Amino acid sequence: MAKLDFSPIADTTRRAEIVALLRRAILTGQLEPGQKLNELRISEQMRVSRAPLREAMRELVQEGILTSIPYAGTFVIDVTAKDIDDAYSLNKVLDEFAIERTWPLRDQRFFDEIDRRHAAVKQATRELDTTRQIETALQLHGLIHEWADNSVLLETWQRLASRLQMYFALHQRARNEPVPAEDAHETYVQLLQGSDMRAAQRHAKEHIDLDFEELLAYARGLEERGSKGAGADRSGRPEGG
Amino acid sequence: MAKLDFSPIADTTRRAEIVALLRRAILTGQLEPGQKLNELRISEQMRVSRAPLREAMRELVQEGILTSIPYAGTFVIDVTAKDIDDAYSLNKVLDEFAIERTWPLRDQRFFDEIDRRHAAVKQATRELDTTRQIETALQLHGLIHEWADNSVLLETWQRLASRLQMYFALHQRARNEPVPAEDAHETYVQLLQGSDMRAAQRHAKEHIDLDFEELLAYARGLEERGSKGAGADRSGRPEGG
DNA sequence: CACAAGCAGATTGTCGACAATCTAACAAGA
DNA sequence: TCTTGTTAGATTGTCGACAATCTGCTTGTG
Repeated sequence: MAKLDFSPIADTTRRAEIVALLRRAILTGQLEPGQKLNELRISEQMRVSRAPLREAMRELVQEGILTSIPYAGTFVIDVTAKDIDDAYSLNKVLDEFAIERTWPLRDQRFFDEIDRRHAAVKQATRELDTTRQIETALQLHGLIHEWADNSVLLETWQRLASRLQMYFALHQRARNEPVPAEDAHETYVQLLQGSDMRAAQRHAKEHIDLDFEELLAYARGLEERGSKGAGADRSGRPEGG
Repeated sequence: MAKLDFSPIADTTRRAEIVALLRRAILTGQLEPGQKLNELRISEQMRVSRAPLREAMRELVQEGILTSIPYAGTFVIDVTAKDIDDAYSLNKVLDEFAIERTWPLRDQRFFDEIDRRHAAVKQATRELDTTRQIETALQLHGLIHEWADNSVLLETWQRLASRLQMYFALHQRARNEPVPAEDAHETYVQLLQGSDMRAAQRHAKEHIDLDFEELLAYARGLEERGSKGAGADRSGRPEGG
């Protein structure tokens, strides 16, 4: 009998679709940091009741991209330079661990998959689809976490990747400039397919540091501008759109 | 003007209380792995409607200790030996990172706090309160993650700690035997207060490996037993008024 | 006996309405 | 002017009921 890998049935609940819609809106920057999510308005726009919408929002709160204050509202998380710094420094540690665990598990399927994802990044870059470029780049980087055969690591990475996607998207929206060169990940891919694990780990750190510097610059700009109202002070209430 | 640090007002929503109740029930093992959570029954027992209960369950799903299948139900996560292995290997990495970041930030308040938490563990041990012992031990270990000044790391640790607490609780319930010696964490505490960071990191790994071996043995037993009737324990509870 | 179709009960998903709470504007008094 | 009390409006939190879906049993047929 042929071995067929059926993909899971699509989630057929409104809640799941709402989660996907909201997440996309947040991660692409359509919903800005600090912005309040009005339940009534969103539920009317989506033509659903508030119940599944609220459940979806609870999920995204736990996912770390929304924050909720009882009787006040649910808001898109604020992005500070420190948040970005924290996320990146942890990401380095996770990358190093993921490479170490993935290394002995690499096989032909791994090499094929990394090429496939790399190609996806390059295509998105050629098409100047910045949103998709960020998405595919993160999927490329996520491969080592998927391959490491550690469910907790994968889960952790996915949470982190959400934030990184948001940070990059905000960065891109802020400075509406062309994206990095097409071969930005060339060395990374080659090292992952090579035989020097330490070199791959080292490059992962350095490679990340590059984009990181740009992001930090953006974040610092954010904080200077935001110094009038919102900020580290959690009591600050962001005004709705 | 005197500088008073008011603690945040307690969450006064039913949802928050339900989350706390359910989490406690799961982490102490009162709700067993694989068990199904019947919304109607629980909502009646808690005297709340299903809406806040469902929202609470959504949070716990994202927190990783419940799992949901649309139109089928929400279940306490299953615990496999691999899950425990995964959690622990990642925990080692996080510990090493946390110690590195915490190290230069240690001050008198840190030393006081570590003593305080250590004392709490010892007291729980003396009182033979195993549940509280697990809780306090995890809080002791959590200090380096709280002190590392990295919100993403802390968040990650807290998710991990939830699972660890659940694993330990299950382990304790399975073998109803006395808890480890009172001075189990003595060396750990001393090293964190000392001056050799590498030694502290090394010990964190080894110290963890100890409990880990016991947990793995427990988990392997679980899987052998679970092979015949894994999953929902349909214990028909006597419907008391 | 094996097996597919269909029905009944239970459970989850969703809806619309009501209650609790917060915010902002305004008036009264020192 | 500043503070305090009050009120109206808007928004979030919660409830009870209905719709959609799943599960297990029964029934009929070969």
